[in-house]
Amino acid sequence: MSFRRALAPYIQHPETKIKSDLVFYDDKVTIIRDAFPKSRVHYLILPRDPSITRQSPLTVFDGEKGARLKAHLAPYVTMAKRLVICEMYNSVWGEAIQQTYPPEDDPQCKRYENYGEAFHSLVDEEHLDEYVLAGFHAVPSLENLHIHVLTGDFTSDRLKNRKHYNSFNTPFFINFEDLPFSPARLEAARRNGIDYQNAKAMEQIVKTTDLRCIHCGENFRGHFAQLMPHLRDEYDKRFTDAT
Amino acid sequence: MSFRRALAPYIQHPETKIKSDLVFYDDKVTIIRDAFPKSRVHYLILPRDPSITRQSPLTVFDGEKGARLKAHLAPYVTMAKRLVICEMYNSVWGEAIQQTYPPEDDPQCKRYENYGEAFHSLVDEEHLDEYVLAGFHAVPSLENLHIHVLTGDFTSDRLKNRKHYNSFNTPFFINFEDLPFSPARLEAARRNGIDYQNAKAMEQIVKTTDLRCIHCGENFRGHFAQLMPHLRDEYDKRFTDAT
DNA sequence: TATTCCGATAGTGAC
DNA sequence: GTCACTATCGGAATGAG
Ligand SMILES: Nc1ncnc2c1ncn2[C@@H]1O[C@H](COP(=O)(O)O)[C@@H](O)[C@H]1O
Ligand SMILES: Nc1ncnc2c1ncn2[C@@H]1O[C@H](COP(=O)(O)O)[C@@H](O)[C@H]1O
Ligand SMILES: [Zn+2]
Ligand SMILES: [Zn+2]
Repeated sequence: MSFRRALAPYIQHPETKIKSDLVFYDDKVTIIRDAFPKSRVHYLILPRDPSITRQSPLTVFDGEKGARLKAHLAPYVTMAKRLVICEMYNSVWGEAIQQTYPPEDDPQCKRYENYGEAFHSLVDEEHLDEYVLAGFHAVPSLENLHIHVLTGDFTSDRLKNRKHYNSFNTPFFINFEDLPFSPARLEAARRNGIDYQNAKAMEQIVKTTDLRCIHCGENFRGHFAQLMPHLRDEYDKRFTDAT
Repeated sequence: MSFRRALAPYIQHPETKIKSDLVFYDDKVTIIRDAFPKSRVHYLILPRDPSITRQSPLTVFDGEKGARLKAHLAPYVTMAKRLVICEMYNSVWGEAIQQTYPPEDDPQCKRYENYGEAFHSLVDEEHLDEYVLAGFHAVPSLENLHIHVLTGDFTSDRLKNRKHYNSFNTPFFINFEDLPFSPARLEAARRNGIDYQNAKAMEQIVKTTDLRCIHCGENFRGHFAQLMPHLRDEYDKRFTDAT
């Protein structure tokens, strides 16, 4: 089987998969941990419907059918983001507070809003909601439609090259919320030199765009090996030193 | 002592240098074998006059004084080219004819024109005169003025990267005959995107110009490792297989 | 722009 | 300029009965 179908088993037979990889599944989606996480927490949401799993993220939300699909998926995106925030919360403040999230009796974060002041004040203070990304790669390599949901630290040792970083921090990354792209939106992007219809060109963006720290804007150009420790510093400054 | 002055001993004390490096010297010039030859035969002509050895090839032939200098050097360039042709001749056809050039009683090739029909017919047939280059690097790294005189095969194992090759096969290489550059010539070059006054820009040319076989025009882009065996094939096709 | 391996290319500092 | 070191870049294979 080609590497491009590596995610297929997760939508076909999620029940057979290892529990540690599997975050959640029902008849509509499977949510897994990315096997090569590019940040501290990195999930993939896989819609299971065979009729949409081979479609492009650029067109799958077009039309009325697409709008319904987006509406159906939105709650899963919300759930995944909440779970990612919880994992982040646990790893940063978990030890101090003797409590892990989500609570055992709410594995899908349905009562997320009621996790209490202690939880939400820290989440709000650190803007964790904006710290979590949810979206698609403009040109996916794995063919089963998947939404990346991940933290914005990019300090994972699986993040190994410029393409990895830029695939989440350039227009190559398309926020779930921004889809579908209207013709006007596509035309505006094209005027900006970004042609979403041109896969080769989108790949060039990821390969050639300067490495720029998303936190402070510092430009590391092609120096990936220098960006990595800097991103760890940024993370420590924000979540380790401060606490 | 800085590496930039590596050639200085050859003009200051040529008599102390190893005989195998030293091709010729008198009170005006020293001619040596390049210590890192970029072709099968590669000489350097070093004018010994201390008042010109630090000058730039781009300006040293300017004015009346420069014209006189060029006229004084021209015979040495001719000699060096003849000696290079002789070495080339020996290595290609020497074994067959039981004779090496220059003859022992003419080490400076003064009677070159009289080397006979056998010699000159082969030299002419193979256009060896055009095969030998004589000129300067636009931005030399070693500070004592030196003229490169070398064969056009570029098959040496000292030729190790793109800059080496391009430094002899782009406008970075300036033929002795073409100097001095008139203001009009400089302006024409500038219109062609080549600014000889801008050292950084000239270095970029050498670093970024596509690797193109000078014999057949094939473009190897950045693939130095593929150009090398091709140049050996070109050499064999012209000088080994044919004979 | 899947990962992994590997080799070629490119940038740096010292001399 | 060379040399040694490191990092970046670039292609090929990846499965299978
Ligand atoms: N076998 C696998 N299981 C889970 N995730 C994977 C696997 N192979 C690759 N991935 C991840 O899937 C994502 C696919 O990327 P893309 O197709 O560019 O959206 C990447 O983030 C990979 O790390
Ligand atoms: N110590 C040396 N003795 C003789 N030739 C040298 C020495 N060091 C470098 N070279 C050659 O001198 C030339 C200087 O190149 P450039 O300054 O670019 O014209 C190159 O071809 C080198 O191979
Ligand atoms: Zn930063
Ligand atoms: Zn060729």
